[in-house]
Amino acid sequence: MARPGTASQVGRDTAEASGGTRDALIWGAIVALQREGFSGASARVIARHAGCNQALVFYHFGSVANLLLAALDATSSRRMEQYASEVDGAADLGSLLRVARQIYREDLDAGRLSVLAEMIAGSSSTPGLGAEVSARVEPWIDFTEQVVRRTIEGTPIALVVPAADVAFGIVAHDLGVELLTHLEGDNSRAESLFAAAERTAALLAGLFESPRPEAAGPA
Amino acid sequence: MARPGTASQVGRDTAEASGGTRDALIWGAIVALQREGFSGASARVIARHAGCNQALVFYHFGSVANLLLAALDATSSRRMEQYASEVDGAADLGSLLRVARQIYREDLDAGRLSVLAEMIAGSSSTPGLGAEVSARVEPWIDFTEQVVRRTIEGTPIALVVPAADVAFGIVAHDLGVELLTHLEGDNSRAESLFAAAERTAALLAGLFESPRPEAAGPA
DNA sequence: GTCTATACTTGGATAGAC
DNA sequence: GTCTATCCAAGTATAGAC
Repeated sequence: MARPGTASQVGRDTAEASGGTRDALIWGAIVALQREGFSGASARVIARHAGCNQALVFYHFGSVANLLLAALDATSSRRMEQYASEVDGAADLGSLLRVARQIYREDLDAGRLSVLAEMIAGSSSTPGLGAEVSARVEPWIDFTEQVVRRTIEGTPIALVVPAADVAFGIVAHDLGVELLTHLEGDNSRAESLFAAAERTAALLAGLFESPRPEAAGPA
Repeated sequence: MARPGTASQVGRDTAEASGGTRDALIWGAIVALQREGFSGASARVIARHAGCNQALVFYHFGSVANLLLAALDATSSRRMEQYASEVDGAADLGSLLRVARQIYREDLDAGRLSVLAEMIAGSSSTPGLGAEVSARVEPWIDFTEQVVRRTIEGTPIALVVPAADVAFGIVAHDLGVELLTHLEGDNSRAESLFAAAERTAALLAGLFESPRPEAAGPA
């Protein structure tokens, strides 16, 4: 799990000697969201994870909500471009799903999914936070829509299935999977689900053959 | 939206004269979860919605968490049997999706999805609550699995797609849709999604023809 | 920039009058 | 069973020393 803005350094719970308190607080907010959930991510808890004082949350970010949004931004920024390049290598549905599974594993390990899910779920309670979180989720839905559109274009699927709906459904699905697996403490269901999706994709690839030369192969 | 255990009576925020304080508290908890979210559903807020005193939460339920679980139970109980009978009338994938859309609308109106989503999301913060909520979600996944299994059995789909994975995916999907629509305050995406699913089902029904006489028709 | 100390608010939970 | 009153813990946020 890479520390936002600095080099990766696991097992470190104190503020950097280099004075990167701001980064340490963002890091602490991410850990707090993962381990204690949204309503457990208080200024005191975050500061303890960051190894600094509670008052610095307000000095650097003005409010806890702002810090949490900064944490959400930190997990998202530069991530979408990374996705774009990884996804570019996947021409058909089968290889796209293999990339998706790999991305899912990486994001799960890095706790990015936890952060996003907790922020979405917690937005109900803090007034005004919902709109901010929504604005940060929207680009992901749009990005997914572009990937979907590029993947199904030229196939009969594109004639019946609107890419916008599929994209919204995929993001909703991943969000729900994260919440349910966290709830049950069992990652195997998500893995099983990906495996089933890849098998199904292989079947579909045989039926809706794309005009592209490459055919989808099973995992 | 039917009041649990009593006759429906909208716009009523005071406790029943009949002494149904316990029911009023459960009702208040449901409203609080919908309107203020998990972390906003405090004993004081719930009691205000129920029109009674805050101390009665602890007299009747021992703790706020217990009351919230009771509220979750109230929205679930007798609901699955109702589902079962409604779903029984749907033989193929197309009509099943129409039933699913109808059920989704009813549950959305009644706030059942909000309650479930908030409880799942909020379980991260309160220790021990996760297991209780998980135990209450499990039956829904099992129920969905049975419906899926019954729908796809005898078709080629059953050979590649495990019903357990599909069921988990459907529940996760619905959960995510609820959270995202609540976040964006826009119900149209879910409706659009259902419409797209029904069109796709019609397409699939033409390809994987079931041994049953009835064919799926578009909505 | 970072700390201590503190004011203020809200929430969970209990005791005891009625 | 229901209320008032209260204790205690935890949270946000600010003031001011260093």
